[in-house]
Amino acid sequence: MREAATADHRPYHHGDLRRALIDAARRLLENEGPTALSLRAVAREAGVSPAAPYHHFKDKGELLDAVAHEGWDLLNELMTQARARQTSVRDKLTALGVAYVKFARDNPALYRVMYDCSRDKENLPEHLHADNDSAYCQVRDTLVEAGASPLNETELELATTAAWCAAHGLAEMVAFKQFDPLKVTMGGEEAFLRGVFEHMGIFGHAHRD
Amino acid sequence: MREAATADHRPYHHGDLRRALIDAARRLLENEGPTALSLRAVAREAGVSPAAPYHHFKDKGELLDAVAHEGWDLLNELMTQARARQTSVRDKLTALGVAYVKFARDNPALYRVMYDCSRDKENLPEHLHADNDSAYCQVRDTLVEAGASPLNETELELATTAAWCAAHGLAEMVAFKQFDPLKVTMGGEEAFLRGVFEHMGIFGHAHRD
DNA sequence: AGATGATCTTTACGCCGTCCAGATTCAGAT
DNA sequence: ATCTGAATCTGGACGGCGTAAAGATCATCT
Repeated sequence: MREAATADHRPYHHGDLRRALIDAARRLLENEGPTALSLRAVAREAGVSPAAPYHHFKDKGELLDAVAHEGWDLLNELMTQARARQTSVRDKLTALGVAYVKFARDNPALYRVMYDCSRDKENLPEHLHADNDSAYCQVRDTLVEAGASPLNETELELATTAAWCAAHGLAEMVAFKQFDPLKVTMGGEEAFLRGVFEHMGIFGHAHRD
Repeated sequence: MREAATADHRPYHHGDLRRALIDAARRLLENEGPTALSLRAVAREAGVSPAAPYHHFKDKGELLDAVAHEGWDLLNELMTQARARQTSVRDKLTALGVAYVKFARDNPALYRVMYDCSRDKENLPEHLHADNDSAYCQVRDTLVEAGASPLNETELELATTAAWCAAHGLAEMVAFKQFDPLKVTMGGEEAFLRGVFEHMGIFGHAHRD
């Protein structure tokens, strides 16, 4: 009678419905786009009544928060990998930026949710500044490593913020195809990304020598 | 019997309902926030039945498009003024960037609508690249004026795009208060903005000498 | 076995975007 | 001055949404 979870565990009626709801939401987000992401549709996708999610999330916003959190985790992971693949500090910075933008391009709807969730809050999610392997901290640490100028605390945060803003701006443009013609003109995405980053003088300053 | 329009014209039943709807939408956006911006609420605010807007806009999206268009016009105007107040090319660039970000800070909901409208289209609104006094063209023209390096066409668009992305990224952070603590630490917004822009090396490169 | 509390369903409410059938009002021809 | 046709607005309806409340179901503890 219980076909949902072939897992060995299935602790309650459904078997970790919370997990199933988050997955359903991400599936909908990928396949149908952000406008299709209604709480009812998520419940439907998970094979459960429209009110069931309320036993695991206070409201729709909390479900989206959970989805966003997984988005950040995924982004952190990708940036960690990208950074690890480089040796020079300069390449690490560029790789971080490119990884960030490519994540947004590959998961535009998820990327939007990640920011929309914190939109009406005071700041970005706490874990961004707290967790050590967070995207933000990775950029900051790599900037420290670069350590061109003697950076005090404020100056360091400022540089990180600048990098963050630059990447975010480019990410949105790429994710939502708002400058595609130029990308085509330059004969490819990689060239386009590096070109923009060079002009921003933060992630890729390959033209500085 | 007709109290809506004291104007001399009032061509039809209501007297330019289209205009009234756009104004109502902007009023709601300012006062109640973006979540309160429903088509029904706009009709209510304009004192008209929920179906009336459909005689002036194909659907909700088209109303938002109109609102967005006015947003771009306003932004263009502010940037024109900011640019005109400066003499040196370097100051013009910085002024453009600061004006852009301050617009987003002062009209966060409108700013969001401006981008959301083009979100599911192929590119940014046409007039951004076409109209001569558009924000985009102003940045590009000022970059030409600066003309440090001999820029070919592609390189120029690239630089403009980079500036645009940088400004957009910072604008979102400021509009949605996502880096407020740092702003406070630096003792004010102006210092914060200029600080970030300096690091981005596009709008304000005052540290280059 | 029976009680307890967590989990899920059913039902319901008000709001949403949108469509449709009429009522109203305007512009122009007669 | 009146008729006609088109543009504009109203009222009501439909399905979908987020969410709350009440009842049914089921795992666990005693």
